[in-house]
Amino acid sequence: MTEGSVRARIAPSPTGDPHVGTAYVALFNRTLARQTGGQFLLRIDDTDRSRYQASSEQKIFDALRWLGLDWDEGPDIGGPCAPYRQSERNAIYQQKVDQLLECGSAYRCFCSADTLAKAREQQKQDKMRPGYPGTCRDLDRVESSQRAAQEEPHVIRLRVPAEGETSFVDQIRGEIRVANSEIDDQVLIKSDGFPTYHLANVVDDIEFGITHVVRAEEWLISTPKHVLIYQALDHPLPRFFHVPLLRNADHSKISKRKNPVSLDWFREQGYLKEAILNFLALMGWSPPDEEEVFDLDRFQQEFNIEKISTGAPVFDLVKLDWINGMHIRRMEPQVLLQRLADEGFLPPAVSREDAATILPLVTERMVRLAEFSDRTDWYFADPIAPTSEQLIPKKGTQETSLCALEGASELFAAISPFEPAAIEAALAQLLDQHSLKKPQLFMPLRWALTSRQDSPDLIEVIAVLGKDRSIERIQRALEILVTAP
RNA sequence: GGCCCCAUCGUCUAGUCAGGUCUAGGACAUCAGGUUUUCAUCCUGAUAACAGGGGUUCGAAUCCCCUUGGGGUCACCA
Repeated sequence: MTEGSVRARIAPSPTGDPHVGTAYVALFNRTLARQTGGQFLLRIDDTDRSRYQASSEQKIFDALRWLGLDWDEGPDIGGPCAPYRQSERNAIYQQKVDQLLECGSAYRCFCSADTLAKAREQQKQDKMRPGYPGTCRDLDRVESSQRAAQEEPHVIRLRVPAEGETSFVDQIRGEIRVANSEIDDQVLIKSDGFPTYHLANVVDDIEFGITHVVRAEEWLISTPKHVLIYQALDHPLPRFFHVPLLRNADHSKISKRKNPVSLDWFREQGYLKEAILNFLALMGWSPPDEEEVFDLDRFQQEFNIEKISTGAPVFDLVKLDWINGMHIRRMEPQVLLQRLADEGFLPPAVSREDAATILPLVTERMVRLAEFSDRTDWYFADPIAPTSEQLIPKKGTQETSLCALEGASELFAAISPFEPAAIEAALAQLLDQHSLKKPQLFMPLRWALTSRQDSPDLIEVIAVLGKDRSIERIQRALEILVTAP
C-alpha cells in the first residue's frame, strides 16, 4: 500500500502559535516518508493575508525542529521545488487556473461577497442548502473576459458537475462518495488574487510530487473538491489518509479555549520532546508489543499508517504527564542535566556541578522539567524558615521534635567525614537512644532542612547539604521551636 | 438542518478487514495493599467497556440494517 518512495508534506498556516495538531500530523507524515526512504516537505500555507502573522512562520520552524521533526525541503532550506511558500507561487496558480478557465472547469464569478452572504442567509431561512446560487456559472465567456480585462473585481470558481458523484478512497476509512449536487462551486482564486487552500494545495501537491496526503479529518469532506481539481488538471490522485482530529474532553475539536495547544506552552512547562511525540503517537496508534513508552526510532520501525484508528482521541494531559515522567527517569543523568540546561530550567546562578549533584535526588519525583527549580531550591539557597507547627509532626510533640533536632545537631557535629553511612548510623542511634518513632525524627529534620513536606530521601538531603549547612538549619529550626508558644 | 465521518473500561487503545481461541487484553487515572523517613519511584491486587434494537449464522465486539449518540463540514479561513 505504501511501497515505493513516499513524498509527504505538511502545510501549516502562519496564523499564530505553532499548534500541537501540526506536530501530530507532521509526526505521521515524516515517519511515513522516512520509512520508505522518501522525503518530508514543509510548505507554508500563507494564502490568507488577513490572518497572516509574520512571526508565526519562524515559530513553527523552531517548534518542529525542537521536536526533531525536521524536513527535507522547505522555505528555509530550499529544495528542487522551491519556492515552498505559497505566497511566492502565485504565478503557478495563475497559470493553472488559466488552464482550468480554458477548458471550462472553472469560471469567473463577479458576485460580491456581500451579495452572496445575503443569498446564503435567505437560503437558510428557506431551509435550503446554503451554497453558491450559480449566478455567474453560465456567463458568456467573451463577456466574462472583457469584464475581467476591465479589472472588475471577481473570483474564480470551480465548475462542479451538476450530476453524478465524486468518490475517492481514504486509506484509513475506505471509499468516500459524495453527490456532486452536495459540492459547492468552490472559490479557487480570491478577489485579492491569492488562491484558496483548495486550489493551492492541489496545485502544489502535484508540483511537489506528493504521493501521500496525510492530514486531519476536518479535510475529509472537502477532498471531493480536490479530487475534481485533480481530474480537471488531468493528474492522478495521491493516496489520502485522514487522521482523526484531536479532541477536547467534551469531544469537540481541540481548541485553545479548552486545551493547551501551543507547542511553545508544552516546552515552557518542561515537557520533553520525546514525551510529546510519544504521546501524540499514541493518539490513534498503538504499538504491537504493548510497550507504550518509546522513542522516535522505534516508532519509525513499528508505525503503520494504515493501522491508525478511526475514533477521535481525547487529548488528555494526564497520560502525557506519566509519559513525561517515564522519559525523564529513563534518560541518562548527563543527558537529562544537559536538557535541563538547554531548556532553561536551571536557575541562572547555579553551577553545572551543583545541578549534577542535586539532580539524582529529584529525578524520580519530577513530572515536568519546570519542577526542577521548585523541588531543589532548598539546596541552592536557604529556604523560608519552617513554622513551629510544621516542625512538630502529627505523631510527635514539641518535646520529641526538640529532642530530635538537638540530638541530630550534636551527633552531626561529631561526624567526620560527613558521609551517608555515618549519617544513617547517627540517625539510627538517635532513634534508639531517645525511643523516637521514625516520623518523630525524620519529619522535623525534613522541615528544618528543606522547609517542605515532601523532599528527597533525608539522608541524601543531609549529605548533599553538608555538615555546616545542615547544622545551621537545624539550629534555626530549634530557635523557632523554643520560642513557640 | 443537509451531507460526510465515527462509536470497546472515566481516558488512550488491542481485538473488527479474513465471525469461534474474548468468561473482551494492555496502559493511564482511580481505589486497596506492599516496600518506606515524607513525597515519589517500584511491586501486587481491585473497580471499570463491546451505545440500543433488529437481522445473517451452529456461533457476532467482529458482517448487514435501523435507531441513538458524538464529531466534522457547509467562507473570497485554513
